[in-house]
Amino acid sequence: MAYWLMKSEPDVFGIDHLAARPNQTEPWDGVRNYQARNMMRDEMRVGDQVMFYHSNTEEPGIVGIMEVARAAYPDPTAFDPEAKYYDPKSDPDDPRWFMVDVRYVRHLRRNIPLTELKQYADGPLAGLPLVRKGNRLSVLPVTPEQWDFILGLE
DNA sequence: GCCAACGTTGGC
DNA sequence: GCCAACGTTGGC
Repeated sequence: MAYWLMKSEPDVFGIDHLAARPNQTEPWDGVRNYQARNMMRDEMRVGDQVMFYHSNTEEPGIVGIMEVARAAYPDPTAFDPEAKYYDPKSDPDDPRWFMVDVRYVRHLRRNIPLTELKQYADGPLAGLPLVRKGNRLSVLPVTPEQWDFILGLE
């Protein structure tokens, strides 16, 4: 089993939205970055654990845990001209964009803000893309050691 | 709202 | 294949 972190803007879709969904499960659609797609499509497995990160908000940080509920399948919003993430170059016969389904596991007992995580950028969290300046990747791998360390901050 | 960092596009 | 222009992300 592998560990991941995925970002979302809580004003658009936050962890409380996920927890309120039927089966507490939701397709993680709209990823339009090749590196993020490749990880979802090629590496994510059902049961993988994922940290839910709130970006573009008052206090960005990790707020909870979810898990992969369904492995990668084509993202239908890419085919829908009405959808925000429509991509006319994604051919239904050869889809360009993929998504996984995620299921809510739990909130953290407290949110762990990015500012706090950055304190360990040269130590236990060295190599975690999240704490590197200018990182924009919305799906990123977390090592077991990083995972345990972060949850130890909870 | 600003802007640095980064990814993508498209002309050449 | 290069790289300038552009659009987006996301912290602050």
